[in-house]
Amino acid sequence: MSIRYWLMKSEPGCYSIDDLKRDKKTAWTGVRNYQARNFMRDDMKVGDMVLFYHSNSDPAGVAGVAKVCATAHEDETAWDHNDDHYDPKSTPANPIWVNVDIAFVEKLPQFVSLPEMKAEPELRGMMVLQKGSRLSIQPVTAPQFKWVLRMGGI
DNA sequence: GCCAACGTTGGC
DNA sequence: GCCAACGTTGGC
Repeated sequence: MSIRYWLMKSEPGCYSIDDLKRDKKTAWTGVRNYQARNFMRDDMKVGDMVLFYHSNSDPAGVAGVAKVCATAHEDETAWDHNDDHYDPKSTPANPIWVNVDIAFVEKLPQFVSLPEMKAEPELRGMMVLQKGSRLSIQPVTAPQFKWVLRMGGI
């Protein structure tokens, strides 16, 4: 099975590409959406490549590249009462939420903004460009991934 | 800060 | 199982 490509959203005020660069890698905890969880649990494999997307920022867009460095495992923040993403439905005996780990690869020489991506005919159909696209983890095709990297100066 | 789009919850 | 109400996301 060849590697897959993904887009993962993060609010830079919460966790940015610079934070990932500093940390080298991070556990992608806190996802509380079943569709996004299922992508992590069922489809994401070590070596898969990730567009690191800054959402809710000015401008929003792709800031860097990461790769999956650990497959899905139990998201322990779900049963931490003090965590923002605490979910009483999930327990160690009956875990609901999982997370992958991702590692820093590089920061794009040029940030690729959402308006720039919308203007690219090659990227038409990309999930993040669709109206109302709120999913925080999205599949990306290989050509879309490569095109965004090219736009970002790689 | 506004608001449209979406997901989830809960009454029936 | 329907659907209204609500909370959240995220672009603008």
